[in-house]
Amino acid sequence: MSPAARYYITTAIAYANNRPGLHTLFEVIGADVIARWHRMKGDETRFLTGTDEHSVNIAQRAAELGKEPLEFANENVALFRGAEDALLISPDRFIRTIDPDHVKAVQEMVRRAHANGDIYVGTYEGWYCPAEGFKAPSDVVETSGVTRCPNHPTVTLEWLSEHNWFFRLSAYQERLERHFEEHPEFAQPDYRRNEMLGFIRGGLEDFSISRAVGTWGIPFPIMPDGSSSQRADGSWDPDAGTVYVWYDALINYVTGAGFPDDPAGFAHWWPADLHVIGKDIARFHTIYWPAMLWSAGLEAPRHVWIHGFLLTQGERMSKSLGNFLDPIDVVRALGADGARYVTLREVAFDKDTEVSWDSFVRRYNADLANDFGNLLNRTISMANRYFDGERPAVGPDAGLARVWGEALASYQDRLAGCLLHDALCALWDVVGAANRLVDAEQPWTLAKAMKAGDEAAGVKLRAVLGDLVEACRLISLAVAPFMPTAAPRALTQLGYAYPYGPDGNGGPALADELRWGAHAGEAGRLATAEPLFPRLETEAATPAAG
RNA sequence: GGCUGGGUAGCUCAGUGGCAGAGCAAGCGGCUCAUAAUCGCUAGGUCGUUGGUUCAAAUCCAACCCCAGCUACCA
Repeated sequence: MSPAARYYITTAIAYANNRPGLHTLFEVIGADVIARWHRMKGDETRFLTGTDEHSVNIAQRAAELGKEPLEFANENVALFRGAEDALLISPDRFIRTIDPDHVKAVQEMVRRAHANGDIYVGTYEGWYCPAEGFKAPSDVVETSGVTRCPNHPTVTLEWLSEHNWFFRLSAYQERLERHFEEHPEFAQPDYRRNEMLGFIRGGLEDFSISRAVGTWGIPFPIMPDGSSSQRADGSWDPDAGTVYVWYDALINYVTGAGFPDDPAGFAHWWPADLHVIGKDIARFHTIYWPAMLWSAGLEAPRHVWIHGFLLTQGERMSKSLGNFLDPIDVVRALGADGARYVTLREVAFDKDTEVSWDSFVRRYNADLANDFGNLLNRTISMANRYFDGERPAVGPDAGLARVWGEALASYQDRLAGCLLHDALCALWDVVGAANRLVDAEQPWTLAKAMKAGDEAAGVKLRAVLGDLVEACRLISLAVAPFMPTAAPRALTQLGYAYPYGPDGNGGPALADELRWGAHAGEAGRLATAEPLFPRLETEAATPAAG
């Protein structure tokens, strides 16, 4: 836990074929929180997220719309970036698989695998949809003995075989098994790790990494005879084909660290500390990816965290089912801070969770408007009224301070363990304790006694409100990774300068700021109380139709 | 089919041998600083089913019924 630690965190790159739903951005919000937490702690932090833009599917969809693939991808990427901006996502780089340095990184990874003897030309067989491309067995449907593509039911599928490059995953079975055993923290949560380990033990087959058809992809850099596919004029021989799926998408993580043209940067940032991904791509990240890295002489990432999905009425949220929440709607209703908080408080970060618009509004009102927002508001209002805006200092009673200490320890542990929903739960114990303290001490009663000349009541009142102000300061700061604009607004109302930048960089070490009474000796003036989280009427908060 | 996780209050979920819990929603009361907020109290469950082990089972064992995941090339 050195204060100058570096922390490199990534999300999966999103397939840029449509506008994003909240279920897609869920992991980006979570990773953003973890990144901000590390920035505020003082770690040198790099947060990478972006989009996956190659594939015949994208080219096909673009063609249907009468567009070039790049034009289509640009439009969708703009939708992703717009939604991420609305959610205050703070990537240090937004990577696209069309970025020139990514193309170079992919080709270099292929060359290294080739130099290491890990790729070879083999035969790939499968169903081929003339309108779309190769289809996986799980992506075709068989009706009365005829196999069809669900996207193009009138098109006759062909059984094709083509010569493709294969990656020798089978050569890495023992090493992968050993890696899982020696590093149980590598793939988490445990039940996901066990699934992956079971898969490895069941035997690993090689997988194809190139496609002969399709031009919307990264040129494969090697000809079947092993020579370079780059021609004298710098262009690539189309006969070499394109890089297929995982040898394109996964490599964004090393591109984003500086591979291969920035060796110093890459040495600094790699291996990544954490890949945050969904359960659907766990195998590719925890099995394919380490083997690909080892083949290139690189280290595996330190941790892969596998999260679950958002469900509505038992079904996975998805764009094809049309049962997804639009992140823009959620931000419009709850605000960016509210959308982030509610999403990560309602949805467990380690498993599937049932969600609904009503549950989001209920959670917003209960936790933010009623509990936390009202605590801030009543605290600031009373302190202003009873002490003419002078900020009271913490008192000698350690009651709330002790609650704070326990909650903070729990909060930190759960954040470190990627249990973001439980982390917030720990913090809200302090909100509850502070609200109960108000009722127990009845500051308004003390204020009347003080006005009547009771000096002891005045001292007590100052201490109680000082403790409440301090609890508000600490909770606001600690929750800042989740609610990055509410935190500075709260601190301003409490009469403190907010020392961190918009992305969480630049301030003092958070551990120092989160000590109870860290600013006890400093005078300050409270600002006028203004509700941070206006209460929502359920009817008024319905998302726009469509 | 095999393996894994789950089935507990109206809802979302904790709880791995010792008197069934939390939050939200509901009802009642208190308070008045506050965003019709807050604080307290109450109600609400055959712990999927059936057997078994045990002084004692939500918890351990067996069988069965549901739901979800994994069981290789979709981003």
